[in-house]
Amino acid sequence: MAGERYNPRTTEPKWQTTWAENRVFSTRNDDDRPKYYVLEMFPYPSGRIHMGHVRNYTMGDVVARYKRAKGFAVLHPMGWDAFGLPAENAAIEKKVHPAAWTYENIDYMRGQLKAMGLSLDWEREVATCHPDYYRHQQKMFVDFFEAGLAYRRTSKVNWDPVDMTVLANEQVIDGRGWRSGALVEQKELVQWNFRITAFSEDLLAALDRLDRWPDKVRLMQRNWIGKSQGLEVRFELAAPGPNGEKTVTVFTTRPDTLYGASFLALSPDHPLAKALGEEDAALAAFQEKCRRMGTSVAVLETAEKEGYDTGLRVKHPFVEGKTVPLWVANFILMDYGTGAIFGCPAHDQRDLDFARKYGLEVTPVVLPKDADPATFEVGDVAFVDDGSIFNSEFLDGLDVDAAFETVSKRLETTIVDGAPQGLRKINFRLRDWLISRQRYWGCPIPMIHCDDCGTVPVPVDQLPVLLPDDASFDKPGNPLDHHPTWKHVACPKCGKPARRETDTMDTFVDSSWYFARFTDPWNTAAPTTRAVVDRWLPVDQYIGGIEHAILHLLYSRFFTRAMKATGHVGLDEPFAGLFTQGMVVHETYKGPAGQWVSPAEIVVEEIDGKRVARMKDGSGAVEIGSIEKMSKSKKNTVDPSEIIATWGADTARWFVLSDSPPDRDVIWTEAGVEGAHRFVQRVWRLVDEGRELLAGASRGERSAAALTLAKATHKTVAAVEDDIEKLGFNRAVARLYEFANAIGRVVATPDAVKADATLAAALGEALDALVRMIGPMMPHLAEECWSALGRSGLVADAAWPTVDPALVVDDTLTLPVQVNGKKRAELTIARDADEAAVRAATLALEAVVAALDGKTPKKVIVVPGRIVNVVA
RNA sequence: GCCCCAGUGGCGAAAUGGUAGACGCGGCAGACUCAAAAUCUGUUGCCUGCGAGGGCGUGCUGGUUCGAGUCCGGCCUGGGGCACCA
Repeated sequence: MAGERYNPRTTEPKWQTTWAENRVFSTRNDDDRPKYYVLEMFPYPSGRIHMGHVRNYTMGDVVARYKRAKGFAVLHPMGWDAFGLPAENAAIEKKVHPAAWTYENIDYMRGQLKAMGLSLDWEREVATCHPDYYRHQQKMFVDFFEAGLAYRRTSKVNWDPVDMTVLANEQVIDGRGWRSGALVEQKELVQWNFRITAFSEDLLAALDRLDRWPDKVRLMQRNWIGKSQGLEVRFELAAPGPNGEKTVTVFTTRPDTLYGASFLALSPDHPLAKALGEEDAALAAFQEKCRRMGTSVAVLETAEKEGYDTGLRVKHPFVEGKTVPLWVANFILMDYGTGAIFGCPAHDQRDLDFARKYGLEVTPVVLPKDADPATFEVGDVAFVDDGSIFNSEFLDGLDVDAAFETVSKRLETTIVDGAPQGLRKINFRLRDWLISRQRYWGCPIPMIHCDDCGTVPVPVDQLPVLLPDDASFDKPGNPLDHHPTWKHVACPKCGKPARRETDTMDTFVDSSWYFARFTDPWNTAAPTTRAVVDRWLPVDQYIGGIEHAILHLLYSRFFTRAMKATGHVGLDEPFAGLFTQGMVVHETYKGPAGQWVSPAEIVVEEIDGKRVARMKDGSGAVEIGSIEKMSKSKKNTVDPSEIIATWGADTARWFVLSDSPPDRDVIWTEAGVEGAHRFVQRVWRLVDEGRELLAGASRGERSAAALTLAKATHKTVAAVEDDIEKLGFNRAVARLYEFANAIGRVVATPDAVKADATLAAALGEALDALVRMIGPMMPHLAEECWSALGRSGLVADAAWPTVDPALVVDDTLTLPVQVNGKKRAELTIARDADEAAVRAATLALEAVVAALDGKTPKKVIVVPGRIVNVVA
């Protein structure tokens, strides 16, 4: 058998079958070893897995298999985030039913994942589009409704007036519907929301305790929740508004700059703005224009700042007789604060841009340190930092914080129109979670609207509310709404004819509790089984894309709290450890007709040193676009099945682990896959050749060569262990390359091994450790090697190698020696040498003497075990 | 526009404030071979020098420090998120 190449095509399916037949990765809920829950973000069943999945699931699998080897009861499940827009698009474009399309995709992708050799417990698989899953979600919706955590309110949507449908933000391109090309309008609908803001303070405070989350994610969430302390200020209108309004309330975090106020601005949706619009055709036209921008904040805030002067004026709270104009402006959001602001152009960039455009006054009131009040001016850059207040009468000389206090106190005690003019307020940027979607392929919201009884939950014994199979997708609008019979039901309270809610839930709801469902997916009576879910949760290591840093993770944190409030779990935080992998990015390509085309459809050539692309089918030139995250919509994806078919899963796994640091983006390129495969073959060869040399092995006083190899083994195990614990897979891979090189040097001298029984023993130990260490990364190869070494059982069940601490430290170490911060020499000295000895040895070095050139060193800095720096 | 992150050889990258470039890919040279593939060995940041060596170098710029890729300020470029893509 010796000398044969390792053949993944036959070996990988063999071990996958062995694992499955022996249910090696089936996790028992009554396993009483310490638990470890590893979870990767489950995929949307788009049709095929992509390299991002390969990267994500390989990382999770390394952790899962490593923790198994460390003796934990590991839970490592997989499922499908199966509701969503693409299925409905497929229904419209390809005339396939969303369910058929989705389940077909799931079957195909399950096969792809199985070919990767992941240590997943497939017995726990769930699909969120299956009634066995969503019935429990409906139950929880009802529980949330009854707990006051779900409610209806009016919100705006992107409305396509031609397709008569609500558009997602990504379906609005340059203000037009992606299919119809019609100008998108804002439309107000009464929709369901989850009261995430009930937990604003707690979601913020608890971030401090998530110490195994990346700082950047916690910071992003902190900013998203956006707690700010400010003041609501009621400005008096100089003359009453159309409905007798006497004041306008603004929220500000900078009351200290009130003397710099040069205008007030209302959101186009502000009640006063709406009232004014009814009497002023020009204002109404302006508001209409704002409504055509769609609902996306990114679009609103990047749009040219525009405003409309209502002609009304408001009184300055402190300056007797001074009034400022009241504008309506397109960049004021109705959802934040009170939907109205006062503009202080000198100290806010947006206000400044607006003021410059419309020629409004710019009065600086905060003076930068060291600036001269007589000459300080604000040009095109607002001054937003701390300073001392000036131009502000009773506030002059105060710093920003003190002025905030002084203004607040004064306005709190000033009575305007029967109420205090100022009110301190803690404001959150976080808004309630709008979950209503006017779509078919989602979890039906289990509510019934009755003319007499109002909005009534579907009784629990009537759940699930199933989606009708016979929906039609060729008509505009929501298929559930225009289905001939589905929505007509009897009111559960009074029995009279009533209507089902036809909205379905945001798919983020589906993914906000799947981690809990995995703990006992067999429970048909309830979403969770408390004893089980409370044992497994929180997820010890959650791994997924950074693109989910805010929404998915924040929604899941909310949902867990809401589940706790309704008795479904016993904890607040679902994910104790979080790792956000970088994305797999790829060039994008646009075909001759301007359409996105996939890398598989094109050929890239180098002509005169320039990369040029064209369509494979000869239909024309292809424009090479920017490198972007792989996405279905941009078609810049690569099919991993091809890689696996050619090189094997272990090669693909090894490649995605070794290529880049896991939290950084990786640009997919096929270069390097061959290198990974060479290492697969190299490991096999080392084991294959090495095992022939182990016959005479015996332990005892190690020869020098044996000691060198043994030290390499134990140092490598210690380092790889440390790297995997920190998810530094690329470093672990580098260590294993070095280790393989060390083993290779020994295997290359078979006569020396045969003549040295302790070296043979060290070689045996090294090969054993190598196989155990590659087990989590290249599990099929590891099993084959394990078997070739004559070991019984599976390496998947074997323990992680133990480290002998005595073999990890060396007796001597080599310190770099710097003179004035520049490296001039090296000093090799006993590990336990004290500082005086190191200093003496350093100053005796020839290179140091030469560099000092007779001068006496000012000081010698000795950092134990690290460096010596001689300062001359 | 706002929030967050990243930038190091030809390429992917490594480096608790302590020898910048470990490890891999690619390249070059050599060994083995009739030859090729595979494999193995050596070499490979830039400039300079016959050489020992010396100088420069982590996007740009300024600072803190005995010492900065790492910390701080200001920029540039690229990426992620912005609430209906998932």
